[in-house]
Parts: sequence; C-alpha cells; structure tokens
Amino acid sequence: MGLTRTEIFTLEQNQLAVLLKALAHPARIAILQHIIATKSCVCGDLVEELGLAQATISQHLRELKNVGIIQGTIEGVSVCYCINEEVWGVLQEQLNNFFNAYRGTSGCC
Amino acid sequence: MGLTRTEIFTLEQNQLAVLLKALAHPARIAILQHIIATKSCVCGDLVEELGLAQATISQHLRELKNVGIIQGTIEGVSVCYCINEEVWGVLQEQLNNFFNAYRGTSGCC
DNA sequence: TTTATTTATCGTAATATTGCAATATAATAT
DNA sequence: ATATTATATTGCAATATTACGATAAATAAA
Repeated sequence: MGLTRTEIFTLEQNQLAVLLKALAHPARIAILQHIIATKSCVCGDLVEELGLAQATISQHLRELKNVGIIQGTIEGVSVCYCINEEVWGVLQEQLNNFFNAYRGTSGCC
Repeated sequence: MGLTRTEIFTLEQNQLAVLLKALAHPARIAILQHIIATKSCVCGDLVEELGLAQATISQHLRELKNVGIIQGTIEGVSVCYCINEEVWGVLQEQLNNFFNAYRGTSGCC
C-alpha cells in the first residue's frame, strides 16, 4: 500500500498525472512563471526571488527536470534553465484533450 | 518542515496548485473522464469501472469534491457526481493564463 | 594552487498520500 | 422493524513529499 497502482490505468492517464503532479506545487508554478517571464532563461536568482532555501529550489528544479518540463544547460558557474518545448507541447495537448471532452452541463445534478 | 510554505506565494499560485494536485492522480483523472463520458452523471459503478476498492474510490471522490471540481447529490440510495461547472471554468481559466504566458523559445538553452 | 561562487546531493524531521479491510451511516425495500 | 444496498468514515501500514542544514562537486578567478 501507499503506492499508486499505475498498472490499472492507461499510459495517457499515468503520463498526464505525472506531468500535473510536477506542476502541482506553488513553488514549481512560481519557478516556471519566472523562467517564462525572464526570457533570458533563469539561473540561481530563484532562491532570492522565491523565499526558499537553495537546497529546496534545487530539489524543485530537479523534479521539473525529471519529468522533462524544463531542461538545464551549464553556463559557467551557474546553470541556465528553460522550458522544454516538446514536453510543454505534450502537456498542453493532453490537457486540451482532457478538457475538450467536457461539453457543458450533463443536466443531472 | 514537510509543510508547503503557502504564505510566500500568491493566492493564484496556491489555488492553481491545489486544483492541479487534485487532478494529479491517474485514478482521479479516470474518475473525471468517466463522469464526463457517461452524461448521466455517475454513481458507484466507478468501483467496477476502475479496479480499486470502494473505500479508495470514495476517498478520491472526496478529494475532488473538497476542492470543488465535482459535486454530488443524493439520489435514493446512491450518490450522483458531476462536474462543478464554475470551478471547472476557474481551473480552465487559470490554466489558460498560465500557458498563455509562454510564447515559444526564449532562445537561451 | 587556493579561494570564491554556484549548484547538486545527502541526511533527516515533519507531514501527506495511497490503498484497503473493517465498520459505520443512510436510504430504500420487504 | 429488519434486511438490503450504496456510500462514507476510521484506522492502519507503506510510501512519498516538503523543507532545510550540511556538505560535496564543479567551475571561475586570484
């Protein structure tokens, strides 16, 4: 127990869940918004920007990197993170599929 | 520690995170898809449909209900669940805001 | 080489999530 | 009233998440 039974769900359901879980934290939402806002990618100023410890930010970045939403390239001493367009697109498409399935009231409750 | 520091994030960031967290599980995605697919709302056939124990399904339903994504009305012995249009709309809008902020490559990494 | 800077990793404490059996609750039917 | 059916709640074990201090690793500057 305590372990999600992924084997009983479809690949898409599991994939979407994994991507959404990576987004489902205010710090990671803030990190992504900051990466998007500061066109020039992002380095370690996230630690100042948000009020979390460096280790915590690094951990959140790794989670986003693990599911592929962002990617990082070493740039001298620091690391530059940015959106991975491909995965970002997959996420958007899967979300669209999900939301488009719903068409207004089913008129029941 | 072990507790998300919501106080350092905006209301919107926290709200979106809470909604996404409710979605971020394959069982809850499957439940929503089933509710959407079977127009006539849904009752307890989710237990048969997905392969999870009744207590587990009930728990997932409660989580979705807690954040307002679905609502349930008693219908005789059973309960009929359906999408809460208002919250569904809020979620879609907040997601749109989030994704629309990103416009193509930032051209950095 | 030594030092500073930046990021990653490890270890750990506190808390949350997942899943289920057992049981409780609520509504209908007999 | 009693039985039946459907859903909710409780309690628990296994695992995951969140946050952070301490420390390691990697690069650049002196």
